[in-house]
Amino acid sequence: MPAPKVASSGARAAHLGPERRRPHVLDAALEIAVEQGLPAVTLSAVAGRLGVSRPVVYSCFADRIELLEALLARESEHMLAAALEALHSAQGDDDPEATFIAGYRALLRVVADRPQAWQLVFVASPEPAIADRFLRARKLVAQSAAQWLAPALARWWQVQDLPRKLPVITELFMSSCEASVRRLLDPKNDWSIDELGAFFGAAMCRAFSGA
Amino acid sequence: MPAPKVASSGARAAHLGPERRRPHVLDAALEIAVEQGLPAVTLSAVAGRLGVSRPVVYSCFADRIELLEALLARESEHMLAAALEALHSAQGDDDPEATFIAGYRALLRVVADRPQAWQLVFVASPEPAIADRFLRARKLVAQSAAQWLAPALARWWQVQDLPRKLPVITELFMSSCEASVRRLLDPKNDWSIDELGAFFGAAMCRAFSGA
DNA sequence: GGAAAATACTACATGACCGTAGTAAACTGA
DNA sequence: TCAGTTTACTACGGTCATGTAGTATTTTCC
Repeated sequence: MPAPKVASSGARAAHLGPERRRPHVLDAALEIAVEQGLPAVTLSAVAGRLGVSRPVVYSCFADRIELLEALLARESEHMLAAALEALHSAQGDDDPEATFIAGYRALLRVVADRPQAWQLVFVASPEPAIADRFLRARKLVAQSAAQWLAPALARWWQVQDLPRKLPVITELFMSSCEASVRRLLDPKNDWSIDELGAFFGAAMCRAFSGA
Repeated sequence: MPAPKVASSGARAAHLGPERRRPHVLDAALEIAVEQGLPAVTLSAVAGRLGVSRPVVYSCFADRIELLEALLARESEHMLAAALEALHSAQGDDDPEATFIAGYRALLRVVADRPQAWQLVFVASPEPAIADRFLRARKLVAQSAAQWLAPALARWWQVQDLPRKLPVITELFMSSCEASVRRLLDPKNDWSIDELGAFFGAAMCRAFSGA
């Protein structure tokens, strides 16, 4: 797919039609969101970046809210699938620490592959109109994490009163994931993915081992 | 100070003058920011909530950016002072776990006292114009945390290569604090401050003990 | 009580974004 | 080649927030 380059000079944009244009619109919206924040994702800005007039964008999405929802849906689905696969790849081992380390490493590799999506979803939403969508996306990730954590906690450390503790533990786990992601994406970071994964995996394994 | 109630009905607002009005403006701005997000903090909205016309707000702050900067400055200063005092109160003990637990409990008490300020600063900023101010505020808190962590890590656990690890450890620590705060402010939370403090203190103490 | 100063209000001009016509260009198939 | 369809562009009106003048009111101080 030879990136239908923007007709930045006078000429008309290619005749793609809504169906084929939609993914490009979402790409442009994501770029803007990451570079300048969600409020900057206006239809004008998206159209401008695509080298297209606003009505073209309107033919793809009814309004700004629909565009943002579609963007969030696409990115969070991709994220969730990748993260689940990452967690999955870390299963089946009987050494808790090794499993945790493998999990964090897999997570960080996924993030490194598509950092923009993570920046989008891990940033709390400013837009009231879609704030609940963001929270829902985050909740979905947390649920998958909880489903992965629960058996581990019960099996390795015989954690008591799991139903009550699980939400708190999950919150802490999610936060540690965010910390590792923030660290990885920090321009000043000089740790490799493997180093970061080893550090966070070992630390959180210890943290959970006495819960 | 008998809360100069808004003249919500026809009458004119009290003659306070810019100096005395400013704090009320910031209060209103904070409420709006917490309830509806930062983008909703427009001068119109603030003026409306105060029962005052927009030029009055302009007499207090030159423009919207100045208002937001002042708000962030006020809240983050208050936060930092309270958090430092909380950390301070947890010092002097020789038992690491007890110290960590006391620290988290003190933090959570501070948060419970003034939850709005925390919601403001712990939410990543959408506004590019003041995004760096938010990051700076967060950095300041992180620096104080690091200064508190460094001696603890060296003294209790003889952590090696501290200069390189400290940023990563601080990130993880900050995230765990955020997790505890989120948990405390979650409407579905049914843990007391002491319970949450004990859980997070013990867990993170274990996490750091092998760093 | 009355003039001067401080303060707040109404009204206006500007600019950004939104969403929707109506028009021009490009592709399609006979 | 030439209609018919699909697609994109230009242009408009509406709404909301900004920032600034000019005017009216309240307070202060003599």
